[in-house]
Amino acid sequence: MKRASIKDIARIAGVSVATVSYVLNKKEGSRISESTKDKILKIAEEIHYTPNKIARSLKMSNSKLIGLIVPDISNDFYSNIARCIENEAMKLGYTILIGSSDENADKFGKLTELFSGQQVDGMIVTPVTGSDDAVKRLLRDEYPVVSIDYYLKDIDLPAVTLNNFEISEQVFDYFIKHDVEELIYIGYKTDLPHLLDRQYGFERKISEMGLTSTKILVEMGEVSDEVHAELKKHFKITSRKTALYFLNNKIAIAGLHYLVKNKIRVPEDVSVIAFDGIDAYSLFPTEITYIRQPLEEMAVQAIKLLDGQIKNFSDEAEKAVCPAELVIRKSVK
Amino acid sequence: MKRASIKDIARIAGVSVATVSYVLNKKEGSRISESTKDKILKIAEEIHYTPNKIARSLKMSNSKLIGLIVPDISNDFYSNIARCIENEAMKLGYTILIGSSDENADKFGKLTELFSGQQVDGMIVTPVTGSDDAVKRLLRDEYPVVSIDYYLKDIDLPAVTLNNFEISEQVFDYFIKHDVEELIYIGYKTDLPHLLDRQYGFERKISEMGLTSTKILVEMGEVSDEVHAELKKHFKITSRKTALYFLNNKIAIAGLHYLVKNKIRVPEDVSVIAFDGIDAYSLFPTEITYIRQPLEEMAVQAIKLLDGQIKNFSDEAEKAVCPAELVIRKSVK
DNA sequence: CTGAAAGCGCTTACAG
DNA sequence: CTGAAAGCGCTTACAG
Repeated sequence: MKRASIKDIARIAGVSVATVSYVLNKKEGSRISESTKDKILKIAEEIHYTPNKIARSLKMSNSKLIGLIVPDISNDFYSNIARCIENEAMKLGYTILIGSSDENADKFGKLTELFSGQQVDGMIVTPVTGSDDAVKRLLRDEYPVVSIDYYLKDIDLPAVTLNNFEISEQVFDYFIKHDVEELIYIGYKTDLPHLLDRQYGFERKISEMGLTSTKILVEMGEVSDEVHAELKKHFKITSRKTALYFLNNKIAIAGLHYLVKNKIRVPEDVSVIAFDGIDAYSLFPTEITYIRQPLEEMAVQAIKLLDGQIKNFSDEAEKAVCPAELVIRKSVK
Repeated sequence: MKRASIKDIARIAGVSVATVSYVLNKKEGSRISESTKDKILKIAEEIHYTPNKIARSLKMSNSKLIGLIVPDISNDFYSNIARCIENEAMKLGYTILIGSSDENADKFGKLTELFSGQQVDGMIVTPVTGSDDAVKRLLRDEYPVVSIDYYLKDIDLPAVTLNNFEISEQVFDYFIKHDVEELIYIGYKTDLPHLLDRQYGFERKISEMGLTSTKILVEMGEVSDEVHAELKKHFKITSRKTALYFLNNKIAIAGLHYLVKNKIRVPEDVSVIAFDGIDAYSLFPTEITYIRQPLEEMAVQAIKLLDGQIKNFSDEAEKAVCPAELVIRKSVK
């Protein structure tokens, strides 16, 4: 894999590398004669020249690379958001490096080091529990970072978040409007602020209204078995109107699987609202009422904030709060 | 974002950059005194030195970057395989660049140029229809490339594929064993060899046995509406035992959605086998019998072939055929 | 045991 | 209109 360089072109054309560089970069300022320009371009074409961006990066100290760290790229939600970020990044000439942290602070730290070693111009990250130190290191070196979806309680970072608290309140209000008498919230045992916001938005309303409610919290990871076991324990079909609220797509899939497996009818036997609109919901017998996250907008904002930081680093941590939307379908009676 | 360099360490330690480089790279050969070694390491730590891989890449002419081009990273199948590839790549010290081609030869070509410009050490690609020229360009420059899932009919490339033809034959045999009288195959209008293999494996058996069969072919892209319309046209519940075979996860989701929406029972009214085992299937009222692709194995093989090509480029296009597995559940009666 | 020097492939201010 | 030269941050063969 030997590739042509600017030097090869210069040699063949009988000009200096500087001239070649000017021509290839189409600089307006430097006036090169049309004839040499043509000659250079033709030779470049002939010997299949492609610029070495590594060399360019070294000289220019920018790589046009962006690191994206998500919990798990195989998760539908993150692969969808990755796709949106890819689209937006390409528009600005950036290429995406991807890494999955598995919610593990160690892996997260390794990934930030790997990416900063690769000289990415900036990173879009979902900072997991315990990742404060890794993020601080980045900030200390004035590394452009923006968090997305996740955010950190104790570190002020440019961030793209959802209106988690408010959307949970809306879900609650919607249930109440439908005279739900008992609520089961199914979420994670976690310290992650964005997930706690979803929980708190709900809980505050519950305590205000004095409603019966159960909170099921499972360990992050392979949630399926635990969700099934907990639902079996806490959910019975009764004459009281009961509703389930699933914290995210992973829990929703586990929960809906439990319902369909046990032939529990939605919304006849129980009402349901789930976070995230994923294709999978379409295979469930009832159209699920869900919370849509505006992925495209989140991606646009993340790239905008990051690009801003790359071009002009600032300590002021700008925030973009994107509004989720409750998409009404047929799973609440 | 000013970062410490080897030069800074050298200056502070009062040694040459060569010495610093030797220490940092822990070369056994060159014996540096313990005292300077310690000094250098301590300073590196203190000033938060991280090696600049861009500079290293330029000198070493390798980047430890691998480009991954898939049709769409937001598709469940590809995000799952991307995750497996990420895992395997990391083990060998590679980082992954990701791009989505949207089945578009132009985008595919742009991505290969982008990635080769970024000096990736090699690429794992799904070569779409019309991408022959782009792939040839890569090969001409002796660029390490391996195809995965997709493959090209007219270009001999190291490739990781599925036993597409054979697994379709197995599906057919399984249907026959269950006395299915009518078959509906739902696939794409496409030239993609790996998808045609799935189709042909099926068709050969059909012509051998002289069975009634319908072939529904939809345009690639947003398949949902077309799949629904075609199923409506070609599928009626009758006394004959009918079976559906879905070419991939996207078509399966559209098809299963149609069934659940129209309250068509599986397997009472119709039998079903779908390609790819995705989480979404668990929300369908019946456990779907599906074809499992061995993603981990495919990823392992792809990285192995690619790493081999990177270390020692060869024109012999090695192949790895990974066996799919028919996972029997309850959607065939 | 350690350093001076060349070079990877570019860009760009400066000189002519 | 064009070129010589410095330099980005590394590695490594060579010399001492």
